[in-house]
Amino acid sequence: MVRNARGQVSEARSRLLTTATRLFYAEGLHAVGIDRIVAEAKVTRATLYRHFPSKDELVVAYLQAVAQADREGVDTALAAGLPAADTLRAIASSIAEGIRSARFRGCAFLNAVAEYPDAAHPVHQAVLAHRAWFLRTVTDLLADVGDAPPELAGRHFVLLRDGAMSSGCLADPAEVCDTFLQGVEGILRFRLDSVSA
Amino acid sequence: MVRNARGQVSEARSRLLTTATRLFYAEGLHAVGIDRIVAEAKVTRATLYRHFPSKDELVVAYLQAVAQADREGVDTALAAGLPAADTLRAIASSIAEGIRSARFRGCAFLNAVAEYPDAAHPVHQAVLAHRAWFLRTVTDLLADVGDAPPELAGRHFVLLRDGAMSSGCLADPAEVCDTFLQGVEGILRFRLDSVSA
DNA sequence: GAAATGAGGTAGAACGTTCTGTCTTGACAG
DNA sequence: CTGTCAAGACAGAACGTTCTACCTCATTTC
Repeated sequence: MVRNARGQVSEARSRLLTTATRLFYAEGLHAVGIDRIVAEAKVTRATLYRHFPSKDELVVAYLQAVAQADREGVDTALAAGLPAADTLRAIASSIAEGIRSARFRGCAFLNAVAEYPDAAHPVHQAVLAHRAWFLRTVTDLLADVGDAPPELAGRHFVLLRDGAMSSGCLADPAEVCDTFLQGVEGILRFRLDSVSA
Repeated sequence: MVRNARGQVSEARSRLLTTATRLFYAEGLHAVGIDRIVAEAKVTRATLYRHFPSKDELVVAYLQAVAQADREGVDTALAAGLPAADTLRAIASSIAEGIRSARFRGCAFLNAVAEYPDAAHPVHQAVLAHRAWFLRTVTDLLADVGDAPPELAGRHFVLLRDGAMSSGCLADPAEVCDTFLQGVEGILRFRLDSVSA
């Protein structure tokens, strides 16, 4: 959270980012223009450009805000100190909950990449960074589930996650979640059943 | 393939659609403007609007062209007359091949939905139609693999497909393909191993 | 065979709107 | 005084769509 010289969070900036986050996620990055964000956040263009030098940087800030929320969610699950398998179940459950929520519109990161396919673009880079964190986190947890190497399982988990996130608003969310959670359970069971006693 | 009154394929229209397909897929729907398509297809705007009444319709035509290619690929696999499990493996293999190809840029349909999230929009509708076909096709094949009901397996297959297609250019394609194909193999094996002898 | 017709295309301009980013002036709070 | 914000205008570019005048070619009609 950016603070000004006096340690306060700028109210206007906060409102801008919240509004942009909502609109970008609901309607798309290119589909929402600066005018719209400014009007709905009730700030001026000067204020917007004071805080975000360009639209691209606002988009990156949006993705970083979503990433931060994701990381906090996972940190909460980790802090519960459950066994790794249960932590993974909690993470998966949280993903499923998001899919079933009323405002679900897919994965902000996958959606962003669809609109910014150039790998060198800062938006695309922000997505890659967040995904690297997620894969690593999941893989580390899976290392504590069974004793096989965790890399394939980690990728498998992420594959299921990506599939569920990308299709959750293109099919019945309940079915997508069910399929996803069963897939995760299959991964966990497979690893636990393969444990060398 | 649209033909004119004399049964000939309009060269300009064909060039337009091919160019639009390439650009839209590589760079995004909103990111590529009419000017760009016209310039690269070497036709005029009047020609473009003669054949496609609006940009939206050009986008829909692009998606339908991709859908047609997908369907032909699956029809080819079906026509080989292999057992259902092998047909599914062939379909999965073909998907993996696409992911590993140089021009891979994700799933045209998932990408399109990211840019057109309004479910009532014709673009979004074209995506839903194609996906319904794919789910049905895969589910029908899975009905011939083992004797359990095929719906969950069908959704699982599609989930893996979606995950692989959406992440294939965000990670190492070879690893994504490997994970995907192993996931598919897991589905098939699970169904065959569950067969009541 | 010549003329007419229809389909499809070109060149290029114009239209109205929207886009992103910049700037000036003034007000307010601490 | 400093920092932040508002109001509003501006610039220039880009966007998607429409239009005019003319051309070529193949087919049809007389």
